[in-house]
Amino acid sequence: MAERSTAAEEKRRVILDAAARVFARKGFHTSRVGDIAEEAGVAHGLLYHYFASKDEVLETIFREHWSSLLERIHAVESSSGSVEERLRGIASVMFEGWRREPDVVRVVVREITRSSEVEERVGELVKPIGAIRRIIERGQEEGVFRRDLDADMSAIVFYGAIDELITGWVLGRLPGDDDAVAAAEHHIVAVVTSGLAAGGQRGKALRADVSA
Amino acid sequence: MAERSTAAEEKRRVILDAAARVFARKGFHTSRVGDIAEEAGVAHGLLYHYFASKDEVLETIFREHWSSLLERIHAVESSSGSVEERLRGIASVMFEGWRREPDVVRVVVREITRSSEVEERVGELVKPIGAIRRIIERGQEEGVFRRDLDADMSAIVFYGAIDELITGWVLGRLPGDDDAVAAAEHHIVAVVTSGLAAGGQRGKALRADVSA
Amino acid sequence: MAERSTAAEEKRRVILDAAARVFARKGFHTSRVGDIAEEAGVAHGLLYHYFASKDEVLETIFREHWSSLLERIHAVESSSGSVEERLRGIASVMFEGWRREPDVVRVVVREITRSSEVEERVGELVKPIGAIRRIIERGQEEGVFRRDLDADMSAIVFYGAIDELITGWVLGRLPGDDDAVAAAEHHIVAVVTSGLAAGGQRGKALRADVSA
Amino acid sequence: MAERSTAAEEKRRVILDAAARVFARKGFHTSRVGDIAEEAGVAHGLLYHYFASKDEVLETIFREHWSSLLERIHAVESSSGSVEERLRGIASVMFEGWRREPDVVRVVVREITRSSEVEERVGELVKPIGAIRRIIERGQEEGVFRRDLDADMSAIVFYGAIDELITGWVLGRLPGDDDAVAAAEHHIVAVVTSGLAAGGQRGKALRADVSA
DNA sequence: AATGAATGAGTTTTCATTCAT
DNA sequence: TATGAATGAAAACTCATTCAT
Repeated sequence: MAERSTAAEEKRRVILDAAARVFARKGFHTSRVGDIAEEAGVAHGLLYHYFASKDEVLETIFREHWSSLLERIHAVESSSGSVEERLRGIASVMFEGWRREPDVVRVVVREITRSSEVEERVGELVKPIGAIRRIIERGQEEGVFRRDLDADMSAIVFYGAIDELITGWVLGRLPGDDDAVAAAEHHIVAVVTSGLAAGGQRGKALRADVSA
Repeated sequence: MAERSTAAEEKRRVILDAAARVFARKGFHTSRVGDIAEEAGVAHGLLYHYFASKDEVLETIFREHWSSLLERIHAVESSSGSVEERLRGIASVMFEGWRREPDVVRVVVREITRSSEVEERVGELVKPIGAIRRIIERGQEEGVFRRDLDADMSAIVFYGAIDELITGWVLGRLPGDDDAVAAAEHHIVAVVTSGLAAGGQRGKALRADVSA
Repeated sequence: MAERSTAAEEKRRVILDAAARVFARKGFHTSRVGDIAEEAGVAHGLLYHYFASKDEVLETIFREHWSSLLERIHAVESSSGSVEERLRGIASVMFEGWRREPDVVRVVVREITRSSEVEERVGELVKPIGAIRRIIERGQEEGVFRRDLDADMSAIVFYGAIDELITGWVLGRLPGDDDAVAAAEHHIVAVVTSGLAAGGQRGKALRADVSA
Repeated sequence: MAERSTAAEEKRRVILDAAARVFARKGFHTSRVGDIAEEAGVAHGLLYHYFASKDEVLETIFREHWSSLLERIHAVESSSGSVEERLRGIASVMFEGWRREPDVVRVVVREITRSSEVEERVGELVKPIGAIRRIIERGQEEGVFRRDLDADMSAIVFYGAIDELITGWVLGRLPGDDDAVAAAEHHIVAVVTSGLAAGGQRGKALRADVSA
């Protein structure tokens, strides 16, 4: 019976993965249930044994990815590193999702605002941004980050940068190999913390000098 | 006859504006042609007098907005201000689009990857990012911006931040009033140029110190 | 006022001729009212000043051609030539229609069974066949034609041969130039009266010999 | 599984037969997909399970009928009978189609020029006429048929006569019962081979006289 | 579990016809 | 007369979902 349920679980996974690939390729609305079934190598009727509807398939992909993402984000948030390390950790978590399950990320990125009810998802989106905001606020409290800038808006900037990089990879506009992802991780934190200004670069050095 | 053609132009506009509102409200795929017609107060058949298809309506909205946006972006790019002023100008142009035609921006932001063939649009997306990249490169040449960071990636970060702010307004997650928009404009340039680091804020001062 | 009405008549003709060309090219159902108007160089609304409907246009083309055709067929029927000459006359009348107004003939041939009510037209079709039948019956009475064959069926054979030849020209399967048409005229009468049998050819010669 | 596929085949047939009846009754353009479905006793969506479009249904009817017709025509062509017998065989094959599947023949006859691209069909029409032409040419070579008449044109006359008789039955202008069809078969060959001329009837006798 | 035939609501699109100008 | 914008009925086609096997 456990074996049974495992076999069923596997078939469910097969359909889910197939759906992620198809949605990633054609978008949710343009994908037909038959496309998913074909990609999964099953009859389209079978999909309704495992899911109530096409919508539920998207919801499931979204939920599974999103919850594990949030978990890892919260782990980073409550880790003991410096605020800078923690920001890098957030980017790392999100980029890692991309490297491991590019199709799923592609779908989540592209369909986030469309997956049935926008409002529900908006609440969800707030979560990673909230984590980023809290890290930044902590940084401000610690005196590491400037206090004249709104933490929420800064969090949006950081998250937006991550999102755009992933979108770049998703759309194939940007090379998304491991090296590029690692570079992006470094880059995004560097820009957001120290800024582009030539002085910002020196900022670190100066502090380093001081510590020396 | 000129009167006639003007009246026709106006009706075309009425339909286009109605479509923008409807698409903004329900998304492209969920909007029916009849919804657009109803919103415009015309029979649905009339839509086909002015446009070849529902798709063409979206394309038209997209094209009209995008081309005027690009024009203004290029004007900023070739203006005489400092690189920092020009970056602020880019953000200003994009935010202004939001304030003036929120529905259109909403549609463009949400449906960009759907507006027909992703590939074509990707090429389009490169354009504003390219303008930003060139401004940053100029900044690097002038010694105002650090040279150890890739200009292209930095441009993506900047553009992504803008995009996420607009998305925040679009989805109602963020207050989008005039003050908030003005603050965002200041904010985004501050973060990207000087960074969040407490030292970054004093970037200019530091340089002044050094030169002293 | 007469001038007015003449100008109106001309415009009506222009539309009718345009319609014949368009119907001939694309078939009745596949032709749009706009196609006819475009071909005629007028706005499509004008068509409704001269005709009640698209159907009426076809009816008019049909009626005009058909009535003049029937007139000429009846003239041939009541002429004083031999039965053979009269059969040739019938073929000549129909082929002449083709040479003079190929578009109209094409339409009549292709749409005859479809022009609104089939039943009405069937009655019409009987007319030329009836004329042919009467000529053949006369031939049988005169002893020129064999009596063991049903006159009505023979008339159908003769008419069908004419129809198929015109169809061949209409569909471009057969050269339809003046020489070909003249040859066809000779041919069809030869086959139907004397037959293909080698003896049939001699039949004429024999009779000729006898009369000599 | 074989049972399944057979059931599917049968349903396909049901739809095809229903379509033939509907097209025969109302014509292709005037028939709605819903009419076919209703006639077949299925939901209209099912039609698209078996055929790509309404057009494809017509194409299929046409192709199925036409290919079996051509097969039988070619069998007659290469049979060992006299040329006269073979001409009678051709007529017989075509008339038999009418007796067995009047609806299908009705559709093929009425919609032949519409079944998609005229050009393609013209090529098809040439085939039976070509077979007839070859039989006539053989007759000319054998000295059974006169050589002063063009074989191709004679074939058109013969085919046109057949076509018109079928059309007469299709349109209900002519009784189409078994006896009438048998009579027509005899009739058409008699006219085309021996002609209507009173002398033609004696063609054989005349030749006998001469040889005597 | 699995299949795929069957359903039918829903959508886009077409186009003959009307009508204000 | 003439135009072409405006209408809306009608039709083809799609596809998520159901269900008999």
